[in-house]
Amino acid sequence: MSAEARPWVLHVDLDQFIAAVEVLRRPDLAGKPVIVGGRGDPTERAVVSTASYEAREFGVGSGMPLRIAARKAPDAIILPVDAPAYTEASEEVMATLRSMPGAVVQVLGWDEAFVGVTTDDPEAYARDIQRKVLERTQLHCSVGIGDTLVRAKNATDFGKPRGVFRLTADNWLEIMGGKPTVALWGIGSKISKRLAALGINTVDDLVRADVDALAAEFGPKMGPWYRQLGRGDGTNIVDDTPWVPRGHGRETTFQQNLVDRAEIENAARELIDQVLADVATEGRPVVGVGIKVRYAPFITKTFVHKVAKTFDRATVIAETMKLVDRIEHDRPIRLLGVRAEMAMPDDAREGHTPTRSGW
DNA sequence: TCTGGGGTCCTAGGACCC
DNA sequence: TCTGGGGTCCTAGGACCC
Repeated sequence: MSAEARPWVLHVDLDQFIAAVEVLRRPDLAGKPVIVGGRGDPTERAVVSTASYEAREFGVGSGMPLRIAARKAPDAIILPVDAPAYTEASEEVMATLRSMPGAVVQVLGWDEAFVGVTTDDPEAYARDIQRKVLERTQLHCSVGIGDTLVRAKNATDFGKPRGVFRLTADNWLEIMGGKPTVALWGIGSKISKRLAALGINTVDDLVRADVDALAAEFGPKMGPWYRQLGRGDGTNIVDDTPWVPRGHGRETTFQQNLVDRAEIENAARELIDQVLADVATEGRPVVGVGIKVRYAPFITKTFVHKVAKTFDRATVIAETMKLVDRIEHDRPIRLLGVRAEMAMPDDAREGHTPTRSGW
């Protein structure tokens, strides 16, 4: 039977992307447990960026402290993060996607993108994408097919690795209904716990939830938004408008917590100079600067302090030290960050640039 | 067992104005 | 003497994602 051509959303997600790029450079690592994270030193404070499937068998996963990962997989090869290499590989993948006939490509990160296309056979198109990407980059990917961005994104999980899976209004609840709300893209651990407190545990529960109750708990925008996520509804428009960064920041977790005031000031100075240099390349005016401090032992709470409208080095350093002094005396500092907000071009301010709420 | 670094967006509440 | 109600702008904080 032949279907009508209609618009589809495909979500393309590279399989174990970072580890796969490393294996391409070092074919001897193929089939071995490979972990990429930090500077590749498991004695340092760092987390796993990506683990190969072989390493995952040992229970190693993204976001896990490198130290723990090394203990779980003692024979794993641990490599440092090499961002430029992944950027290069990513650009090759995205160029491949853009070369597909009729494709509109919206990049979500190093290793994933939405592809919008009108076709009568989205599975065949997805297989074409997988073949082309493998041909040009030697990388494998999984593809989720959906009638909305949200459904396509969620579909990919069921296709991994190297597979294709379709989620539409027809099978969404059948497949997703029994899953916990945290499985949804946009609902994390905090929100899922607050939902559970309202008696909402599964996607089915969320779909049936009272929208006013959700609005009362999460606000007029996010409450209804969460229920919409539960249904998998939303836009099916893939937006290839080039991304305009809203800001740029740098942060460092210190290997040893800092207590000494002069050391803290030096660290702040370094971060500020880095951000200054980064932003200079960008060539857009800075309209605000923020500082972030995280205290030891591990205070999840971070203090973000908006300090200035312009990026004046002396002011930012002075404000950083004021912030450091303000909170609690002699508290060791684990993390320091500086972030600059940049002026948006006029057309972006007028809403021609993608936003998350545009889903 | 000890939790990175880079981002974006939303909300509550205070300040200020009329 | 007792002080409304609405609007806008800004900041701090929290949540999410890869």
